[in-house]
Amino acid sequence: MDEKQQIATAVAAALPDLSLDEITDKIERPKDANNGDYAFPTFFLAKTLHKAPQMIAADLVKKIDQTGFEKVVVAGPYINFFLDKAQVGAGIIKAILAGPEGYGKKDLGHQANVVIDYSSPNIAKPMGMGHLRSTMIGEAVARILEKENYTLIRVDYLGDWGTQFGKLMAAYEMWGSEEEVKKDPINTLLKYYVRINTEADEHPEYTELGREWFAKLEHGDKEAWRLWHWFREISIERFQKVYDMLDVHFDSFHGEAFSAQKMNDPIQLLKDKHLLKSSRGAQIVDLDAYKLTPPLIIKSNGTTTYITRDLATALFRKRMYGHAKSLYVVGAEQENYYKQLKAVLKEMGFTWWNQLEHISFGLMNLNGKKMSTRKGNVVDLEDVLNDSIKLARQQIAEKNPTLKNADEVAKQVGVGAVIFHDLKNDRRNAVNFKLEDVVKFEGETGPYVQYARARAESILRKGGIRDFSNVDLTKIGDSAWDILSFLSQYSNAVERAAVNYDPSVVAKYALELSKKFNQYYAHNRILQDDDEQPARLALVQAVSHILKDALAMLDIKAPDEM
RNA sequence: GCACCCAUAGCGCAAUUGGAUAGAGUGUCUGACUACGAAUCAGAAGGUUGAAGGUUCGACUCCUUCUGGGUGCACCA
Repeated sequence: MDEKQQIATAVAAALPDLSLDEITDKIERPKDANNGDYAFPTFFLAKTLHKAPQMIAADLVKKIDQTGFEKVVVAGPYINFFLDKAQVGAGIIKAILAGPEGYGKKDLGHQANVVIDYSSPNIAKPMGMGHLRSTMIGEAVARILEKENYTLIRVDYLGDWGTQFGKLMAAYEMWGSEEEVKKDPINTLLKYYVRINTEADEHPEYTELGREWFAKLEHGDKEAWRLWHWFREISIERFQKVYDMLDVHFDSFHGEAFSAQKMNDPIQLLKDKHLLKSSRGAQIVDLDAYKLTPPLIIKSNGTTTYITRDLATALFRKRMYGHAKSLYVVGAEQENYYKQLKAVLKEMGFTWWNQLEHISFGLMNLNGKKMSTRKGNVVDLEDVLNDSIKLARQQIAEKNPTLKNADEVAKQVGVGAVIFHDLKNDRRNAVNFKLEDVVKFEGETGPYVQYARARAESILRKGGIRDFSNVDLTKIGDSAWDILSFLSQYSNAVERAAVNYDPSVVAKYALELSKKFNQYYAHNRILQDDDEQPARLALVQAVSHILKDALAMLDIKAPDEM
């Protein structure tokens, strides 16, 4: 039985006026272990019982059946419960060893389909550090939801449509050459793009030219289409390289261009429902009722905007996947936009409008300024990953020169450090990019977690036992309780991460567990040849399982040696 | 101008969503490798939780106002 339920039942027997749920709701975990494993505060009873909380607690504790607990004590207005460490601890280890993958799972999803839209880079531009956020938050959320038994459909909604490509084409037509592009595709295209944006300040006609080229694309102009295909292809090739490094894989690369072919549906529907209004030559939807500014559906020159395509995308995804949720992992600067999108869908009469959720995250800044591809101040993601891998390789050469697959491990550690750094804090926080922080391997980092697990694996190799089914796990000893108690909270952490779409909860959990394990390791001789050794090794095995599982949810590898 | 978000140790962040003495990391200083991996551990110092009110038995957390910062506000996505 769940320990919290055990306590709730014990309290309920002494408080017949309250329901089990009401009591369960009040039970909390004290921050300080000296106050027990669980606590029941009595403040809320003071009014109805007309007694001081301290008195209530003192009376109540006498009525509570203490069998099954180490002790139940009064501490002022709280009743503190201390669990039977040997029994409960043994149960936790046993449960983990019986099924490491299943441990921590609450099955919130029941296999329901969830579409998750993340990464979504624009073609013809390199992936900068900024893209790491959407990519890794999206991938981690996907993995966390999979742990909770949702069925994920990963979509890379490529930015492969819009006036920006008109601009790029205009720039290519003016200054570009095929040979130059072939030599270094992305960077060359970026160069054209930056140039036309820079010069557009002095030559406003360039902007107009870009719009014209986009109009050509929308109307099926042959040259426009040829360029579009070409740019898109060389871009995806390059993205794939980064995705492989990060071990991120999509089910679909349907981008805006794909949706652009399906825009008639939402436009027709908007017309049928009389939701389109003319304004300054354009067609808009009035969202005054939602206190939102009106989104522009059709521009004055007849072309569409991103929201028109997003509406088509939303309709397509609902029809195609029958999703229970449709998640968009996009930066906080588009919060207002997603409110508009949902509001328009609601106006259109779709009851599932609320299945769309914007998983917003804070921007990544560079030296306090916003990263901008147009202005050319971006940090290339691939460069950062390679830097980090190189540093990890150096560390291995210093600390573990005989390591067999050193290059592979360096990759796992280097990339792991970058990913962990991106995920460890609340996703809503803005982050200022600092290379020395990103590639740090000490303290609250990915390598810290990986290292803790590598040490655990090292001990397990030396310990020689891998089958713990006949081990008396109750002989674990009280010094392990801090870890065990924390292991029992794994499912709560996973649930919180899933409900809030927040990978940092898992990252924090992995850090905390690593810390507790490192402390245990420093103060207990695990391989001491005594009766308790097998139980200690079982604990180490359990910790190793959970660390690996948590890292996997964050899309970080767990090398056995490093 | 309007809307949304943020403000916690020198720095970057936590605080189980309203509970007990606000915690780790990093940086600074100090100690620990001839017993399981020092990418580690242990210790010291570091706080009026931006300000002022309010709600509550109880506020970093909720409400109001103010200050400082960020983002968004129609033909970019």
